[in-house]
Amino acid sequence: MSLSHAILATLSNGCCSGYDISKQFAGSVGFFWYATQQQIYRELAKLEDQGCLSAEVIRQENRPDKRMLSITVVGTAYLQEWISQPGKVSPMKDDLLVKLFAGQLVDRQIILNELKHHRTQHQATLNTYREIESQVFADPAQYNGVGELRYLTLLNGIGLENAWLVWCEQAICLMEKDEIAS
Amino acid sequence: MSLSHAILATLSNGCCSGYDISKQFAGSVGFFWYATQQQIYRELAKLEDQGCLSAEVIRQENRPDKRMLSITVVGTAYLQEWISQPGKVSPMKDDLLVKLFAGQLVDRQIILNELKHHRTQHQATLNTYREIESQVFADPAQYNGVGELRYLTLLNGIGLENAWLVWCEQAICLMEKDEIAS
DNA sequence: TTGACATACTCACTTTATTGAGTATATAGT
DNA sequence: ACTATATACTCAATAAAGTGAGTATGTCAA
Repeated sequence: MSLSHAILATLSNGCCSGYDISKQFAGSVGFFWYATQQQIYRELAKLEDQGCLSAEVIRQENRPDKRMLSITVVGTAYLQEWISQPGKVSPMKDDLLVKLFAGQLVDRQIILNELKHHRTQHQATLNTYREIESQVFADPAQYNGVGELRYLTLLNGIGLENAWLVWCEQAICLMEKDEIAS
Repeated sequence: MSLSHAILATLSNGCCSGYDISKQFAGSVGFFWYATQQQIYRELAKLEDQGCLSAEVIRQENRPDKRMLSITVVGTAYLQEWISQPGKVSPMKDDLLVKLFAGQLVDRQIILNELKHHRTQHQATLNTYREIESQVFADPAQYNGVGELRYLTLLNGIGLENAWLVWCEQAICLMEKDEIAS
């Protein structure tokens, strides 16, 4: 499974607390690998057992103490191993399409509303991505090395969200046309 | 969860055996909701317990007997209920992007090969979709009602696979350019 | 007659994921 | 004083998914 890899991947950026990781899962890695806080802490415990990461308690005065986590040599090797193995395209699982598949069972208006709702969500995500693009990756000279790969993940997000958006428009258009026709 | 919904959705097309459903999961619904045979049979048992579907044993002479499954009123209501509830955009989980995220840990060539591998896979899937499009949805007059919604799911697949393909090209191009430059 | 497929379904084990709390400390606003 | 929010982490129960193998029947072709 890949939650462990996603966690180690964020840790390979630099050490941080479990809490920080869960924050990052709501921001960067989270865009392509969703996980809850509980899942992350559980996985962190496992990874620590396996020696993939080490922890050091940091005393803080103005807030709760934290455990600073850092990836170990074992952890890095484990990650590298995984990255180097050829992988398959991740299987897709999408509720909305299942709904459409059996959409004839409900009123067309319900499907239409659902499509519009999704359009709004994809538009919002796309906007977020575009904002990150203009703020973080504005200067092409800046993102060499690590940044370039990060930029590619962003471009992927932009491309896919855009495809979703285009499709939503298309679908809404088709559904509305029929609504009037009937 | 949605495996139960995906199963009921395929059954809403007409009754068939568990085996048939698992075949469909490798062909149509499977494009947007992957599941193994074992998962399907387990879920079918659960759905039967809940009264969402009923079974009738069909004796066959030239092959093993089968249990013909059909969706019940309860099952249909359950499906309709689920479809009618507004849902969130399905969270994404993609290995490749996690790999890119920590891609600086391995040789660039490994990433490049992985990207090329994915390009091939997405190209193949896109070809499959295009073929279905030309064979099943060739005539616009034919797919009214149910077929129209089905066509939308296909269009979604085509749009997304295309976006993936475009992105793969872009990514490969960028990685190769840097390869030469360094 | 052996071996590869296709149909049809089952069992058992393990890993992951989800849900919903609960604990504790500190900051900042009303 | 009360409330909300942010940091930081833990526990426990259940649901769902993934894994790998196994059973049984019959077709067809080399």
